[in-house]
Amino acid sequence: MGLTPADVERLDGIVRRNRPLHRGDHLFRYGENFRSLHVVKTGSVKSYAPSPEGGEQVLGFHLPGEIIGLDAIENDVHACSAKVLETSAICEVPFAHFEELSSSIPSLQHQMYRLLSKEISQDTEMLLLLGKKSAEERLAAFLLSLSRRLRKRGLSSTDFYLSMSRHEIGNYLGLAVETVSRIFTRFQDEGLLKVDRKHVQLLKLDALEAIVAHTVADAHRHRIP
Amino acid sequence: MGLTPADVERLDGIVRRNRPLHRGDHLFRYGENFRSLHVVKTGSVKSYAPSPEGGEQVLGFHLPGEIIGLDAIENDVHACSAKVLETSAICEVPFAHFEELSSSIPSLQHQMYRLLSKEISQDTEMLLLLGKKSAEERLAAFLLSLSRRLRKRGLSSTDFYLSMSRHEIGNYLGLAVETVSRIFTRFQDEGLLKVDRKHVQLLKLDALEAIVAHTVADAHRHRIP
DNA sequence: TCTTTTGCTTGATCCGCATCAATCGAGATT
DNA sequence: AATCTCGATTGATGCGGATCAAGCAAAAGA
Repeated sequence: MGLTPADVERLDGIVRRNRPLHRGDHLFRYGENFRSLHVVKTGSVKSYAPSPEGGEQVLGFHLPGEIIGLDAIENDVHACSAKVLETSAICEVPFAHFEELSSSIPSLQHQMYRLLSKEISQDTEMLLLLGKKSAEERLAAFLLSLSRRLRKRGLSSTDFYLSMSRHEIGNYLGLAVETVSRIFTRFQDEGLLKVDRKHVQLLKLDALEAIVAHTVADAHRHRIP
Repeated sequence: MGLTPADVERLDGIVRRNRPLHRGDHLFRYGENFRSLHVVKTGSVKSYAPSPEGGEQVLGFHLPGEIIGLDAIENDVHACSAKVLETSAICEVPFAHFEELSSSIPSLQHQMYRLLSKEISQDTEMLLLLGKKSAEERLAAFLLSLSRRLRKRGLSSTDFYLSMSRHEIGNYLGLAVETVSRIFTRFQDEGLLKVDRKHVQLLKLDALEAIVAHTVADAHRHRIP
């Protein structure tokens, strides 16, 4: 990514490789001081914001290669909690060290700006999803998002296990558990995918893409008289 | 913000102050190359992503002091368009220059990281809004957001003009125009605010806050038997 | 001044999804 | 193997907000 081998080595020098975490372990909790960014090496992580009354809002799922904690830089305090969904290897990047390093390596700074910008773009896309899309469109988009992110990491993009529960998916997508379940079966009945418990096989990626692309404008489109 | 007067001067040196823009003028359009960040000095701007079929998704409204274009850093291409809603003064910060500068001024880099992080936090908050909140909660949150942002700039937080149409508000909040209109009248009937065309007066900020705070957990709360 | 246009409001109806309720099935516990 | 527990599924019902359809008032144009 435009870094010299020497730069990579310096970056590598500040990364802390902790022992693997297990299902339910927390990387950090809401309100704790922010010290490090976390990078998923293997496994998966869920981030969520506890609401005062005990409920929680799932903010995202993090797969290998993805970074957690970018929203905490602002106040040096975590605005959400993060817990691992399955046995996972997570690296830690002390942010103060990273900041020093990025000052002296312009291309590292550039990559960090891009990374933060990308996070913003993705959130924006998600806004679109939640603001205007139907339940079917949301679930299709969710599955395709997982698919793409797994593919980027060299994992199967059509055959994978969901490490999160239906409840968590529903919470994330702003849908009731029952709706998530119903749509899984509907998609299966239509031959778009196969699902058995947490195991999912996407059969017709293009059909799922078509469902997502079905914008509001489509729905409003009238036949010319 | 931790910058020395000399630093501020250097930053000031790269800022371009263009002549004022008028309602409907574009800062940039979807697909154009990204060169500069834009800062609203006075007036207001709407950013939106055109959907292929001609519809559009409003992504945000930008008030004085706010920065536009952070999502374009990633690919050097604008992922959305931005047009001014009323006569506005907009400054331009060439990003390449800014990046150089932030390399040599650590506290500027730090501020930039914080700024990007803040944008992420805000988007996250918005996700929560669109994912789980009712129409009333959305409009209340929208009005309070405007209120807070205006106050931060020393403008009236309870008496202001909406530079965007009901249609644009609805699009932004994922609501139909009719719903936006109905809720404005409902809020007025309940004495929470006064609204006349684009002129809004917030009368009971605390009551509006209470509406927003009404989380899912509240709605689900059961009496102990 | 009288139209035309555009944005907003109000009313009536409909539909998607939440909610409520029950059942089922896979692991875990004994 | 029997029971327990918890997540997932399926069905029935109801509500919030979208959609359809007028009406209205303020700018804009003639």
